[in-house]
Amino acid sequence: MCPKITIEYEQERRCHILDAAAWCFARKGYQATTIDAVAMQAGLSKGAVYVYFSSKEALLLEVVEYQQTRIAEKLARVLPEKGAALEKLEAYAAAYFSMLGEGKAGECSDLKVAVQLWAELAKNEKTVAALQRDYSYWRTTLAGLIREGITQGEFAHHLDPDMTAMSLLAAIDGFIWQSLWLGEDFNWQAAHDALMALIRDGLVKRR
Amino acid sequence: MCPKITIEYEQERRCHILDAAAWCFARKGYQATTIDAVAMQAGLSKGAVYVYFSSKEALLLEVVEYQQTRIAEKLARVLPEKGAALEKLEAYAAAYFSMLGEGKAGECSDLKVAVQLWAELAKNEKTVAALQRDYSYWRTTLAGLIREGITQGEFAHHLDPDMTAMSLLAAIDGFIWQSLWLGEDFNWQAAHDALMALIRDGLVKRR
Amino acid sequence: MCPKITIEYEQERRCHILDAAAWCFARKGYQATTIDAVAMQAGLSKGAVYVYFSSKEALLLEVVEYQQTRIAEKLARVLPEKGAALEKLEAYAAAYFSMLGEGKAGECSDLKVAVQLWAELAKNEKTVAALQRDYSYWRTTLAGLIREGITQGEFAHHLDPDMTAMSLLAAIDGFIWQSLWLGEDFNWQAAHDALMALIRDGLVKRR
Amino acid sequence: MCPKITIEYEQERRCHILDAAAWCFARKGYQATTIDAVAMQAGLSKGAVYVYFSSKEALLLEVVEYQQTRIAEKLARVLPEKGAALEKLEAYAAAYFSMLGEGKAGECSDLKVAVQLWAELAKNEKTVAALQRDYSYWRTTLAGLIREGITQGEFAHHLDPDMTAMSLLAAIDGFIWQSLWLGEDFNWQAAHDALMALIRDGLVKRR
DNA sequence: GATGAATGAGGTTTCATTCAT
DNA sequence: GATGAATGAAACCTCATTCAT
Repeated sequence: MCPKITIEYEQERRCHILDAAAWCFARKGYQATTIDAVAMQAGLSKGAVYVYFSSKEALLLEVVEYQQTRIAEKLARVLPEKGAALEKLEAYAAAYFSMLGEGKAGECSDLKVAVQLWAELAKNEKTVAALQRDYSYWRTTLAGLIREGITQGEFAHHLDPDMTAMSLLAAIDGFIWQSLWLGEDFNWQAAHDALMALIRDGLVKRR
Repeated sequence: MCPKITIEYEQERRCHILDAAAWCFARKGYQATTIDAVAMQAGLSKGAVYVYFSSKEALLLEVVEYQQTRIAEKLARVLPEKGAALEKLEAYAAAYFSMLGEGKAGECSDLKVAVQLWAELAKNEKTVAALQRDYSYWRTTLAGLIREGITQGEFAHHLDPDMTAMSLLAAIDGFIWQSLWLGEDFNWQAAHDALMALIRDGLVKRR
Repeated sequence: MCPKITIEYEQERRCHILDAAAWCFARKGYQATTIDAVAMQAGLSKGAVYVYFSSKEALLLEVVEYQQTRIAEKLARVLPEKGAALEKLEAYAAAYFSMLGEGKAGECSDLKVAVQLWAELAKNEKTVAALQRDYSYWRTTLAGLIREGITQGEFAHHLDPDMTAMSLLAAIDGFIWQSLWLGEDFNWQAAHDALMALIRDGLVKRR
Repeated sequence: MCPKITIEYEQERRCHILDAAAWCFARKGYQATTIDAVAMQAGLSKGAVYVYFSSKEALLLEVVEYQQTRIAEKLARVLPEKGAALEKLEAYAAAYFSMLGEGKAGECSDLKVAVQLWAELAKNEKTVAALQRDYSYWRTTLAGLIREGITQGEFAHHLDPDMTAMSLLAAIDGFIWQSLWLGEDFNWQAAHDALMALIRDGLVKRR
């Protein structure tokens, strides 16, 4: 009586399409990606996409969420550590930059996918909310680390933990854009080193 | 016998349309902006836009150039100074952040317009080249300042001037995005302060 | 699971649209025919036309090919004969003129459709090539017949078979135009008779 | 009180524009020719064309009339002769074919201009009327010649003078098309010779 | 008369979405 | 569930025509 497809099967299908969509969005952007292209990339027909997603916009929303979840999971695996705040921060940064640099120069890693969609997301209430939530999560996490460092006398007490965390996130986002424009000329390792050097000790020479 | 319009009038018209286009692009993005919308914003008919610009893409290219020129002009007026490298850098940053924060919270300043177009520009060879040139200019300028500071013993000699300059530019670009998403919640003054504090002395407490 | 349409069905659809397009082109010409008009004539929506033909020009190309094929098929059925060259030529001509005259006076037979498109085709490299091939085929066929007649002592030996063939084809094309302009006043039977009389014996009275 | 431009000047202006229009129409066809192109070819502004012609269609109509007049004038100068009907006919044909072949292979002589417009003209009541009148004139003229030849016992009496005239006109029109398609490969002299040979004695060998 | 900026209707083409099979 | 033919709303762009100068 019930040839109902299992939930696992459905989930698998959805993820399959989401991967295809992410791949397309990253390469062409949201607007220039056609449902046909997503279907073809997924090896399905146009109609099949609509079985799992009600509209192109819904697909975008889920792609964003899916990417955020995957990135958070990847990082979560790396970070839980003990020790000095600076060491934790460095571990975080190392993980993050390693993720960013992992694809080949021209390739589109998960994070780059996300960036390609920002302009689109900024126009949509729902996606802006999702981005705000995501940003809020990372800001809180980083700010917590910084606050911990200040409390322990490791970091300068004049720092504003929240805005400092925002500054770090901003720098990373900016690097992602730079990597998109400069292509092969962008050196993630150098970017990582320069940012960490700056963060650790600042510009001004210590006496 | 000769109602041939003056070149000044034509330039004025072009700028008028460019302003309208920038306004639309900033709000809706390039793809979602229709020529009709630009024309309406400029108080003209669709056809009139095509008298001055040969295509939608040509309009985009000129908007980008126009914005870059205006921003560069604004900054050029502020910066030529003498004194310590840090002071110069601070002057630059102050000018830049002031420009960024000047529009009302929800408004679209020139820079925000530019950011809205990044995703589009990243897909177009010509615009990528324009962006690279622009980036190159700012990187060179900032890196020069940093190098000067190092030479004069003011900045730490272990810094890589170029990549450090890139980090600063990245942070600013990242802030612009944050301001788009967070809207009124984003505080440019706080961002400015936090970034400068971070840059000056870094995270690690000085003994 | 598989509503994939059969190839036969697709061919039928294509022909259906080609017929509609030929009908429109014949009446209005290529330029003045809108895709909407073709779609309406075919009882479809504008979009459906683009499912089968990639552009208006592609549609034109296929219409021409389709018409040429149909005409050639019609004639091929009539002509293979034995006997005197003049008889063969007369059979050809009879078949051709009968085709030309078959539609009602105001109607557009296949050939008239083709003529309507000539001015358009003359501007397009690909279609010019197609026309040249078509012309070449008929010239070769007719010239062969004439050469045969000369060899057998039936036709005058001072004739240039190729150019004489071209003259006959020219006369027929010219008649097609005349029929378009003169409408009901044009009498295909009379045209046929006059041309054959002229061809057979020329103007000059035989002694 | 009267800076009114002389009628001569106006006529000159009109002809100047008509020449420019004919040139454009011949090269691009009516539909693909823009008023701008005509104006540019005439060295005037778009608006100036509208001073002398009320619309693009009016321009077309006058171009056709202008061409017809010029062709008729050219021929009228050549033909008034005395002598045998065949000689007169040959004189006519020689003049006509010489006109047709005069431009360089790729060039557009007056007649070719006209042909380019036929498809357009066939759709317009007024122009169809003009064409019918023109055709009627030539048919009458030629038919008169043929009738004269018959009466004088020079031409075969079984010929239908009117339809025979139509056949000759048709052949010439057909040659014009052939020359458009075949370009440099078309040989007007050979066409002339072949047609005259055919007309004179027909295909069938005389004993 | 002459100019050319401005208009806006209309054409081709794309593509998200629907639905019969 | 899956398919892809069909739809039709828009989008970009062209160009005949008008009209203030």
